[in-house]
Amino acid sequence: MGRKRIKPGKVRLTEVAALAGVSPITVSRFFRNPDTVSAGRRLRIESAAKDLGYVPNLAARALASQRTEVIGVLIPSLTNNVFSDVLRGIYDAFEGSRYSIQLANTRYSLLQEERLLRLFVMQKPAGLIVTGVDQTAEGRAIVQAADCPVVQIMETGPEPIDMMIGFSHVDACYAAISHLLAQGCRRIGFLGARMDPRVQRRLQGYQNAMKAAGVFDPRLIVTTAVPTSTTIGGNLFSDLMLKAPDVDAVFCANDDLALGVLFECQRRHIAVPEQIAIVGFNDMEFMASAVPTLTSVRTNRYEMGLRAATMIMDEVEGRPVAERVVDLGFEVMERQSSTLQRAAAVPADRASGTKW
Amino acid sequence: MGRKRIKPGKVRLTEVAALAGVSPITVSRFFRNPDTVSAGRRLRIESAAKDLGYVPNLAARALASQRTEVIGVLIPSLTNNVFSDVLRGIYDAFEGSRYSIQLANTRYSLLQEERLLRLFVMQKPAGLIVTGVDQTAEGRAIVQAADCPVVQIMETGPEPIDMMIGFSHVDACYAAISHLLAQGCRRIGFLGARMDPRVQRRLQGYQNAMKAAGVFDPRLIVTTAVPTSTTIGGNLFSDLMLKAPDVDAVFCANDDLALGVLFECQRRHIAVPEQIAIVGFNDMEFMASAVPTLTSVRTNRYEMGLRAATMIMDEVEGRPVAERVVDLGFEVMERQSSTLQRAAAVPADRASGTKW
DNA sequence: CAACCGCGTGATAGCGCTGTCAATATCGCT
DNA sequence: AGCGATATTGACAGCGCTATCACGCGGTTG
Repeated sequence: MGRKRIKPGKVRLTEVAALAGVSPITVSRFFRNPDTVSAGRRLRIESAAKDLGYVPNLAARALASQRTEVIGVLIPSLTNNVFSDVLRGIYDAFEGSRYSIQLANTRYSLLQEERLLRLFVMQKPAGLIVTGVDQTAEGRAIVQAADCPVVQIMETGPEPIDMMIGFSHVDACYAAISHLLAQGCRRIGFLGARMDPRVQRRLQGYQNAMKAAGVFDPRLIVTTAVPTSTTIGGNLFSDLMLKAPDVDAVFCANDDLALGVLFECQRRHIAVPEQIAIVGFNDMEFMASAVPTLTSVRTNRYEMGLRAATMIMDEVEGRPVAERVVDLGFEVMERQSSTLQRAAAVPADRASGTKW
Repeated sequence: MGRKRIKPGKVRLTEVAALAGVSPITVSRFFRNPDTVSAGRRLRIESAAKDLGYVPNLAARALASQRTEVIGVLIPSLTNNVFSDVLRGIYDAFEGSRYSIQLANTRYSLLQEERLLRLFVMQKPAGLIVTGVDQTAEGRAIVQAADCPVVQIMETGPEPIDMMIGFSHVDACYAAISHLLAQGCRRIGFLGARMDPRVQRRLQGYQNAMKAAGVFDPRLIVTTAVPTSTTIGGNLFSDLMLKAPDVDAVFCANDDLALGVLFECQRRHIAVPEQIAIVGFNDMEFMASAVPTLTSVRTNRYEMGLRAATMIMDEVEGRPVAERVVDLGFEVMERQSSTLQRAAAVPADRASGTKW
């Protein structure tokens, strides 16, 4: 026959109900929505629960109600601090709500992502936040099966799974390169690490801008599959100097690389921006305090996380979400590292700090 | 009476069992431990599950088995990239295992920590990883009630809740200051931000070392409750220069501050290390590539996360954990920013890169 | 004054899975 | 062949909670 009898010390809804002199279902209602219970019983239940040290069993709740209050979040890297800002936004938004977050790390692998999505779906999450737009067909199918609100973050693109919030990496990089061109730079190098889909799209933006200006040269592109770091930034710059000693500017696909380039320039006694201009991407906090201050493309990562989370909650709780695809834009933060005295050969139609 | 009849499309263990021609419990066994099922049935079940698109229901599993495979992780900040290394270790260790991680953010608030612990306990986690040793009595009680392995990380201290892995922040800072003293520095400033418990202990180590050398001066200490950042590093250094213009070295409670100090020195044309030596804490990646390279105290954060996770798994799976309290030590990475030509007045008994 | 509504409450019947123990099949060995 | 030991399988009874429907009650409506 069945299992061992009930442990004596265990406190269930039933025990609380008995002590409070109400039915278990009323206690259940009290915990989910206190307002639906009359004031008198509310007090009795409250004190009974406290006396017994009652702790709701989430598994039982999830099984009976066929849903959970877990939000699954999938990001490709924990090391890349770009994501920590997004996460902060997400965590801040869910702060104090009844939802809890389950964070998983795809390591930039689509297969890993599939595996994790499958795992999430088993938990019947209330919502899902995934990074990027490059899910496999299988991955999309799994998400669809979850039958819950989904937000894709970090970039915008066609065919959202459900909702989407981000910006165009192609346009953002195009704008950064345009700024350098406007400063009179012509031999603009591109440094990229990891080369994940979003960095690829930045490279695309670079190519578009360089070709449009008629100054594209593949030798100016130096990339590596290795994850980004300050050291790698210095190394890539050294490689670039070998391939194209005449560079007058460097666009770095992210800020760590830019900092590495700055250090390498200091090491080589190359004047920034006089001899070489530097532009980064993401506008990390340190960019504005470096010497010289470093130009970067600001992306609204915190807001992205915050709004993604809000979109999920609105959708779950039945509030209509007006904008299901949000482009947060970006801003080229022009600083000393790319501000040149020399006459701009390209019209400087993109003024300082232009919002796109 | 009860609820609506079963949805027709739903795939449960029972459906898979029927199609495979076995009993539900056998299917259950197959999913938890395929080896306990004979090869013939294994194949039949596998194909049946695939045909039906069966997805196990984790809530039901958790309810029936009275446990989950969720590991709760509590960290105080998502922005402070000290934790991203620890997290990477944790995620790497659980990678491919059956456990999944639930990460929560206490924001350096003990009350918040309590709330989150309470939330975790409702899920009956398989294990818990918490940051620091300063839980409230209430918090400790909640954790104890969870009745699962617990590892405290980031520092060592007396009275572990269960297991513990970290290092002594007092000793680590003491060693860093000793290094500066050995270089002949006497007016050593202390810069600290956020001032969480671990930074407080670093300050303690600083005071111990300075007093032991007879050179303690409270005017050399500049701190703020604001979270750490490069900009704050510059600001704190400026404050320090006002309070004590004769400083010959700065110890920064973390590396962001140190970078900010370096930039501020560049701005003020103060030679590092000739006029002022700089030492940071944590040994972030960029410290070794700065110009000059920056001395820091390396802490083994990745290993800490990895081993904390391993300890949890060992404990859960019944493998005895030999070392329940692990001191990972630290290493003073002596670099250009604190290496002085001038004669050392204090015996340099702590050679370069000494492991403690 | 009957019909109707909405609120607060309760009884019932599962949600989908697994722990426990029993039953059966298989095997090695004397 | 006979025996116990071992592997494999199954029956049963919940795990603790909530969806659903039913009911009683006071007040509103035509």
